[in-house]
Amino acid sequence: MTAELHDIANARLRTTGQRYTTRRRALVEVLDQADGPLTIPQILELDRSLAQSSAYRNLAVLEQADVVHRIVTNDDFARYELAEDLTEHHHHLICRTCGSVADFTLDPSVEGDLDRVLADVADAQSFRADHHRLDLVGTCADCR
Amino acid sequence: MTAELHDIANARLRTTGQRYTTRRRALVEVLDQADGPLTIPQILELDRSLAQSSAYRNLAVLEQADVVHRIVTNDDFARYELAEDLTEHHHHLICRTCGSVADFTLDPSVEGDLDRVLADVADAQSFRADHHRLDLVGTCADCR
DNA sequence: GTCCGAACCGAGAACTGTTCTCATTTACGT
DNA sequence: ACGTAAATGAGAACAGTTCTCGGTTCGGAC
Repeated sequence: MTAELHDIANARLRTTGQRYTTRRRALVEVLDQADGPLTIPQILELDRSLAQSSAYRNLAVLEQADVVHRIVTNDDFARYELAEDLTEHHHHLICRTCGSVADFTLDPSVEGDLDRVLADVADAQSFRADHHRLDLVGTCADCR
Repeated sequence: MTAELHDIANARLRTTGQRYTTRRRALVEVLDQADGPLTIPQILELDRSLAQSSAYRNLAVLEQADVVHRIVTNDDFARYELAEDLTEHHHHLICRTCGSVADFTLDPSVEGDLDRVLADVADAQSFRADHHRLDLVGTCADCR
């Protein structure tokens, strides 16, 4: 399961002429173990062997290879998570107080309905839709 | 209609002990005329009389008074739009190529369904939901 | 195995969107 | 009008992110 993840990451990097190095593997590992997107400070704390500048660079490389996905909230830091096709389609609970971001999923039938409606919207506006993004903004359990 | 908008903006600023000045009114005016959230450079270009530092400050003030809403995408600049209760509930088409953001609305019945499902999710996670945010990410008509 | 070139690495400098400072101006309340 | 508190704008400061560059590591060729 995790081995497969690394195989895919490796393959995707190779196609762009880049290597799946120890540092990059470490990043993927940290993100795989998290239950929500992480900021750079969080990542660096979870794996003290990572250098900040390299983490930024490698996450950019991994993003370009479609292994990780970068999201940006109103928080100070950007956040990184594994690409959706390496995990599963999900959405985010965003806490306005502490900035934390947690994952949640929706019933597949609801997702299906949503996709259909959004496809119509995109069509009507000559917009080529790639994916949708649904966030729930409020206050997390810890901050209530 | 627009007069009412200014009245509301005025009232909301007063309650926080602040004035609805010419500059702040100008910001609201620019945002009201736009058909999507605007970046600071866009705002400054639409009204050359505005100073950058004041625009940032005043938009922050207006945001605190719930007159404008700040959104942040993967683009370099944050974007500002009027608060939803001053316009209407809507979502965003985000172009990954040029970064532009346009508004779109969903059928009320779909919105209702969505709200209901999301309320359940929030409940299950002890999350106090404030509002939801739905973006469609892809390529706009101009960039296709 | 070892050589070579290309990719990678980390520390710190540089960059850039945003916020802060402060001297000046404006505007409200009396 | 007048005094005081808030607002303004130019530029400095700040902070997250990106870039630079000398040194290191990796992978293929022989």
